[in-house]
Amino acid sequence: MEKTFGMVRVSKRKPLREEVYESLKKSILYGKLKAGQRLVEEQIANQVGISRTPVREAFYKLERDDLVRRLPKGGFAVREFTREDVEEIFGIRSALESYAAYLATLHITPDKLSTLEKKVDESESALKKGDHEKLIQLHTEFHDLLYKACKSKKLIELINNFRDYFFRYRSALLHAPGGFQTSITDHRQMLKAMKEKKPRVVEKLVRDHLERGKEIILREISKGRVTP
Amino acid sequence: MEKTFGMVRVSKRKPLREEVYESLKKSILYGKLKAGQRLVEEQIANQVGISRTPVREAFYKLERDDLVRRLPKGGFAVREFTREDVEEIFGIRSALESYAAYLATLHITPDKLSTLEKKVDESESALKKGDHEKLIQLHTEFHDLLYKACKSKKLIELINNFRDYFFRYRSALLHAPGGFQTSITDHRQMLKAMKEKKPRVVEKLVRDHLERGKEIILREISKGRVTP
DNA sequence: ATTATGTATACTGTATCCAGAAGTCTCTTA
DNA sequence: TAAGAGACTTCTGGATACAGTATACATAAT
Repeated sequence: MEKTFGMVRVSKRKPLREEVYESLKKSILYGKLKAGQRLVEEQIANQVGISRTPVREAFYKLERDDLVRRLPKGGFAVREFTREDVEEIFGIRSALESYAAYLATLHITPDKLSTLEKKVDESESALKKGDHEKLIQLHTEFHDLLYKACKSKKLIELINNFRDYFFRYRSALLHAPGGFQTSITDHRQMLKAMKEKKPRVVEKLVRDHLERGKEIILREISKGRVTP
Repeated sequence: MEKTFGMVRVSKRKPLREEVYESLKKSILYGKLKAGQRLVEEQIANQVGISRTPVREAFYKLERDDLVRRLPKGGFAVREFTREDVEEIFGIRSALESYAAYLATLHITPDKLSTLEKKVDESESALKKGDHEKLIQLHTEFHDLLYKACKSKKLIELINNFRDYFFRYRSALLHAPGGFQTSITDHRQMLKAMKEKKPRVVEKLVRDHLERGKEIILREISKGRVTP
C-alpha cells in the first residue's frame, strides 16, 4: 500500500506477519495449498526470504481461524474436513447467516435492495451467456451485500470466517447440476421476501439455501469429485 | 501441569504464551483488569519476568477473541462495550445458543437430562437457603451442560467466547430483582421441553432467556450499576 | 506569542540466536 | 538378531538486540 504525493512517496506498508498471513490464507482459499499440506516455519521463511518470526505469527493467526491445525510432529497442516465437520459448519453457518438475513431485512435501504436486484438481473443475463466465472462472482457478491446489510460487524466477520472454509468449493457448488439456476431462483425469492419486509421468510429461505449447499458438497465429496 | 508416575516426574508444562493468555483472560473475565485498562508488552513482560515474545502472542490471541483492542498510540486496552455492542453480541448469542439448545434436545441422553435436572433441583434448594454464590455457579453449570450436549465442539467454543464477554456481569444479572427465581423457572421450562423432545420449544425458551438477560444488562448499564 | 526543528522516550516489528524436545538413524553389545 | 545408547536432525519456544515509527517535550527562530 503506497501513496504518492507528487514526488514524495508515503509508504504505509503492512507488517510482514499480515502479508504472510494474507498470502497463505489466499493460497488455502484458492486451493493452491491442499488440505493436509504441511507447513513449517523455517521453510516458508526461507522461501519468502524473511525470518521465522512473522511466519510464526501468521501461522498462529491461521490456527485461530481454524484454517490450519498443529501437527504433533511439528509444523502445521492445511485443515481437512470430515463429513461431520461439513455438517457442523453448515449448521453454524445456517444459524448465523439466517440471522444476518433476518436483520438485513429489517435494516435494508431501498438503494441496497436495488443493488441486490441488479446482481440477480446480471446473474440471469450471465446464465444466458454461459459466463460461469461471472456467475460465481455475482453469487458471492449477492451474499456479501446481503449480509453487509445486517449492520453487525462482528456477525459479518464470523460469517465470512465460516464461508472461507468452503471457499474453494464454491465453483463445485454452482457447477453441480442445476446449481446456477437454483441459486438464482433462491436469490430471487430472498429478494422478493425482503422487498415485502418478511424477515422470517428470508430467514427460512437462507436456511434452505444453505441446506441445499451442504447436500451438494457432501454429495460431491462422496463421489470423490472434491477432496475434503 | 505435572503428572507423577511413581518417582518419575513427567512434566508437560504449557507454553508461556498460553499461561500469559489464560492469566490475562481470567483477570479480564473476573474484572481484575477493568475495561479501558491499557496493557503494554514490555510492562507485562517485566512484571512477569519473561521476554516480550510470549506476551505479544498472548495479546494477539486476546485481540482475536475481541477481549482487547489495539490502541493507536501503542499497547492494547481491555475492551469496552457500548449499548450497541451489547445488542449485537446478545443477538449473535441468541442465534448460536438457541441453535445449540435445539441440537442438544435432539442429541441429549437420559443420564445428561437427569444431571441437568439435578442442577435445577440444587438451584431451588440453594435459593431457599439464600446461597447466592452457589446459585451463580449452578446457573453457569446448567448452561455449560446444556450446550455441551449439542455435540458440536466448534459451536460450544464460539458460544463460550461470546459468553465470556459478559462473564463479569453474571452476578449482576442474577442479582437483579427476581433474577434468581426467573432463571430457575426458565431452566425448569427448558428441561421440561427437552424431556418432551420439543427442540423448537427449547430453542424459543433460550431465545427468550437471553432476551431477558440482555434487557437486564442494558438496564443495569443505564443505571450506572455496572460499567460497560 | 507562535511556529519549526531537534531530541528523547515509548513502543512495535523483525532478525538472530540459544536451548530444549521429539523423532530418526546408526552403532555397539548381549 | 534384538535391544539399548548415543548421535544427529528437525523443529519449536523464548530471549535478546536492533531498527523503525510515533509522540511528547524542549529549544531556537521568526
